[in-house]
Amino acid sequence: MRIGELARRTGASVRSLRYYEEQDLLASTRTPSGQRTYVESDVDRVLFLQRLYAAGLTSATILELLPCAYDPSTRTSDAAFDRLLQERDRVDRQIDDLVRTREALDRMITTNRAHRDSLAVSR
Amino acid sequence: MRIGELARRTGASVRSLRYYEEQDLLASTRTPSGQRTYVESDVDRVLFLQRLYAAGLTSATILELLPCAYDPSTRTSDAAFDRLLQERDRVDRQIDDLVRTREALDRMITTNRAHRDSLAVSR
DNA sequence: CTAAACCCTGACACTGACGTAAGAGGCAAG
DNA sequence: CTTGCCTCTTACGTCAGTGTCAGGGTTTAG
Repeated sequence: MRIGELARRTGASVRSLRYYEEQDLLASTRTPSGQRTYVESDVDRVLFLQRLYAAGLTSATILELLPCAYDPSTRTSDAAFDRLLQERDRVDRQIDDLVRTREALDRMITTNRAHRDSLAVSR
Repeated sequence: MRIGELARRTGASVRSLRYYEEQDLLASTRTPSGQRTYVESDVDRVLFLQRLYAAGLTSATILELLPCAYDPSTRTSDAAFDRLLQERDRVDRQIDDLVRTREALDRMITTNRAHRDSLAVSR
């Protein structure tokens, strides 16, 4: 599959896919004329990359822990594994933080709705 | 209280506090010589701003829904309230997404730990 | 053969919340 | 008074992922 199809199937832009390759996060084979070619499993790989990007990981961090995702059978380096644990904890804290933020927003919504309702009645 | 103390008490940088003011998110009174002065409640306000920034809101968005936070007694505009609902939903989706990411990371951790343990035994 | 749609590299633009540095003034303590 | 620390404004720098444009080949359908 060529880059355009991979883009359509993952929702990533063509630009992003080339960027991922530049960051060594996504490999492609080239046709004789130089066009990138991808295999089926690259769809999942890109979706995985997007998931990590969305969670706030940087290219460098993703690169570091990729061996844990795609080569767990050989013993991955301690550094990679440490990074993995570390990022899991970061995501964990981020979730806690967001939950508290959601609670704060919910309280605001409740308060405002109360005021809006009471004013609606009085008009 | 002057800007340095507010910074220390909130964990925000002095630069950030000036930036918040520039974005109309934080007000200050000035001494005759032009130095910013803050009141106690500004500590909470800054903490609240930081919370929203951490949740991925932009300055413009925060500005839009601030009336809901600090002036719920008067009927806040529909636009502000809509924004509030919208951002709550966004945070909600973000949490769901992060939870799935955490699950993925947890699976990776489990898989890798298994491999690491088995190799540790065989050495 | 040709048009349309696709792909290539290279490079600059952008966004947004800050960092940071320069040059200058303000303020409390010794 | 002065030393040291705080604060002021102005303004340019940064980072990271991505948009976008230019100029040029490639592939495919008709």
